Amino acid sequence: MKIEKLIEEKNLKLTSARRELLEIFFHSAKPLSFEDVRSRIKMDKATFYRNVSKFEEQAILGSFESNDKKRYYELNTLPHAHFVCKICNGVECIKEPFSMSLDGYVIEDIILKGVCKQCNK
Amino acid sequence: MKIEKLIEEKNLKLTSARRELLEIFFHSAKPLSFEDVRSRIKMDKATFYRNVSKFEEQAILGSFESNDKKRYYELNTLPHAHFVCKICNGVECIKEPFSMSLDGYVIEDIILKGVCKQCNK
DNA sequence: CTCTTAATTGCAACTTAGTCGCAAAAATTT
DNA sequence: AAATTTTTGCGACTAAGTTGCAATTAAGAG
Repeated sequence: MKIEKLIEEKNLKLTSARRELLEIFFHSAKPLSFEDVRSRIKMDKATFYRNVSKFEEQAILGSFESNDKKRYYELNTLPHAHFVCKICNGVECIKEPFSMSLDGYVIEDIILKGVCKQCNK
Repeated sequence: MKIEKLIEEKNLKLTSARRELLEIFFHSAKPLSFEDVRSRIKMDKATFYRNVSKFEEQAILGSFESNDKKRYYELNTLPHAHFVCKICNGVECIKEPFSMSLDGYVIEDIILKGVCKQCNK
């Protein structure tokens, strides 16, 4: 299965915490915070944060800080922008690819802030 | 002077804390966190946060959360993007105007994350 | 399969940005 | 100048995230 292979490739040990975490990220369409994960499975926050940091070091996950003082994590797939709603604090992935460049800078992520579709009605 | 006029217009009371705060924001080229302001003047954090919130309500200031868990504030001028460096955590304003739109969404701010000019050398 | 070793987990204590209640101080109204 | 209202500053508090440490678990060697 892909989780086992991924962990193997990165020379990490496969623990149940890691399997559960990756399982969740593989099945989520949005970036998730600790709270989001916590609402799905029981996991100590130290375990969560230590594992997601390790996954980030290994480029399995990426993350960004949202508007609500929480950090959101997701699988490192193709580069794409994120939208953060200032009303509901919801976080979404924007599928349409972005192109933006700036001399001398490396742009790795784009976060758009404003009002999402739902809250705009 | 413009600070007095601005405060007047927004029906706020002009206190020395507010004058000092606005003075700093008027002379800064970058968004500032409480720590940044604190390094320039002595001010209680409750006073800082209560005033910047009030200024935000009155659309005098705008703010965003950076990568370092700190919130950065700046005068509400023309819409422009911000760049946040993941190496030095520096925050900069991008002068070039952006144009990006997304059906059904209101985009109010754009934050680019990556590596800044300095750290890229 | 069992032993050994090294990594991981879970808990509690801690850190840090930001918030809140309240009494003292400063502004504005009368 | 007195009365009323708002703001300030302090300390206590909150919530996300980090760290130290003892107990547990994974994985390789025999």
